[in-house]
Amino acid sequence: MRMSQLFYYPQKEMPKDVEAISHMLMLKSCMIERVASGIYNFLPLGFRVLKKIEDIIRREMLAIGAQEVLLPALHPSELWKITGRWDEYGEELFKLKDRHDRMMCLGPTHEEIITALVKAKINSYRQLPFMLFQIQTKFRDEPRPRFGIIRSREFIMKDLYSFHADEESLNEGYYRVYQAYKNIFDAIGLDYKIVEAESGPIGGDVSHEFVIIAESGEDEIAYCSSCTYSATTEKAEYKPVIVDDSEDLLPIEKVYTPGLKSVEEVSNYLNVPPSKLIKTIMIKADGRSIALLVRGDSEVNLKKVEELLGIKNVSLVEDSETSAPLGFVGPIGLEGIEIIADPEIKGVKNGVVGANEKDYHLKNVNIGRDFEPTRFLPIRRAKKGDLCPKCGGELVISKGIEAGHIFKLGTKYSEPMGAVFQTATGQLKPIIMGCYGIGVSRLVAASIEQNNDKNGIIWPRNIAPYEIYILPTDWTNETIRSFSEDLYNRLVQKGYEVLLDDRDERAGVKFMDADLLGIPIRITIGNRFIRSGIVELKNRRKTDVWEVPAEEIIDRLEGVF
RNA sequence: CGGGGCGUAGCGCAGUUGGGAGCGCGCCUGUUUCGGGUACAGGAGGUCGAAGGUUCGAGUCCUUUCGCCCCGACCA
Repeated sequence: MRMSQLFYYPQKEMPKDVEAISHMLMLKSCMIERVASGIYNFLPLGFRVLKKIEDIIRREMLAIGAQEVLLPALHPSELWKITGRWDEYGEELFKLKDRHDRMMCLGPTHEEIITALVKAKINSYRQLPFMLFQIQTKFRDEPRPRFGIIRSREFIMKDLYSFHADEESLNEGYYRVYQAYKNIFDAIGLDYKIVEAESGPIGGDVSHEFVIIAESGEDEIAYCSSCTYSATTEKAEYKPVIVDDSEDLLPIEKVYTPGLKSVEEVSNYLNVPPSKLIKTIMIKADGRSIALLVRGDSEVNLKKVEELLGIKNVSLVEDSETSAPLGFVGPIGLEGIEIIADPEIKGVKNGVVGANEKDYHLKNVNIGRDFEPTRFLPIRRAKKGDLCPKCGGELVISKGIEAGHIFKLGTKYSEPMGAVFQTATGQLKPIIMGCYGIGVSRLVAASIEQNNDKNGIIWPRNIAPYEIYILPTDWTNETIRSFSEDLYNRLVQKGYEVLLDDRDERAGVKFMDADLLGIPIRITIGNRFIRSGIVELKNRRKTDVWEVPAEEIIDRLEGVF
């Protein structure tokens, strides 16, 4: 491709509200353009990257025996009503009417459509198992689109669905996809973690997220610095560490703390470290109230509470429903209420708690002497420096972008939709399903998040829009120009993807653009070539420059990638 | 959904007490420069988000509305 022909209009100035590096670089380098909130045009450079990522994904999907299909983006409401998700999915579902006033929606995911398809065609265990996938546009009316194409309302997703006669087959299929996903993320060259995750609105039992480590991520994950343990912070476990303050127990004291509710406020006012405060959080679950106690420097993890207590629909208690105003609730004098405490509070001596009275806290409170929790359970959110539950190593907390998510759905969709098959013994059973997604467009941005410097993008070769950037410093010079043209033709002939900067621009402009675009290899043809037939070879990722006799360039190329 | 902010040229922005629509980038023309976003000169380009109102007069004040962005939406 010749730069003079490329649809490429780099921008110097960026809106100040562009936050993610990837978003900024994609706009700057003319890869995408915003159409409306959370809606983007993919321009030639961005689209080439997208296609390369698609190709990698497609190759791996085909390799595990999945077959590619294309399902509609426009769905009739009926299917969504059968599974109940017409209402459950909520405002994120784009709903519309056709000319006959029939309700439709734009597909945010395709379980309903694919299950209906499978129901129509599959009757026997002999037809199982199999896998179908598609790469297609999804629509989700996100409450807050953000970070360019990282969280947009219309995006490209690869979704794969697997269909099985029994659990064993599902497990086998799940494992195969898991491996294929590893291949994909490796091929794209990403730093990622695989974590056990919540299954969310898609549902099902087991699920793993493929999370790309990046500052602009919206997920928080915890992983061990010495073993392979990793999980979302909601799921992450930790070894509680009981640090005994080993102080003499002091008599309890009521202190006036007007309007001071937060740990920070109380801790500053009383000049006591947050770790000496015991937070009391009131929750409701299945109609009963429960008090949760954690150290002031920790946060309660409600998902953990649900899991450990085996209850659902846990919610925080509203101000009006408690005996004491929120912010002043404490464990002492809570009659008839179950108290669940994190084991780490056992070590707190002479702690501070709410007094169950507006504007008062209690000092020098001691567990065992002044109150006794009903049970001790590790109910707080994992945090930096926690000990790994598997090996005792230190946990690291990182932000990340969810780029892949795989689920064992079981019969969540096949059962309500009646997608059944006949077993060898003649029984009818719902088909067991798995579903597996990758945010394809999101991966473009995620890769940039991990591969950039102050001058621009640094593409891994596998997904770079072009592999080689030929930079003639002076296009009006006949010697430089004819050599560049010739080199360009030879490289293209050999199958390389090449950008030839044939613009009549100053060298500086071309160097800036070459760096911004992040093409892996740059070949500079300038004064050195005119004087002594030397051209420069440079890898975008490295600072070294190889000076190579012009006739050797092609042979030397592969060594520089 | 709650809170805050912003809509003025393709992009980024300024516009004071109500009276002339401006600056930078980009774009066009010319000269100049030529290995890290050259310099200079000239030029094209805007129903000031929209509707209504106040006023002799509105980018500016009032009302309504649309769009966009940020923060929060579990930790007392």
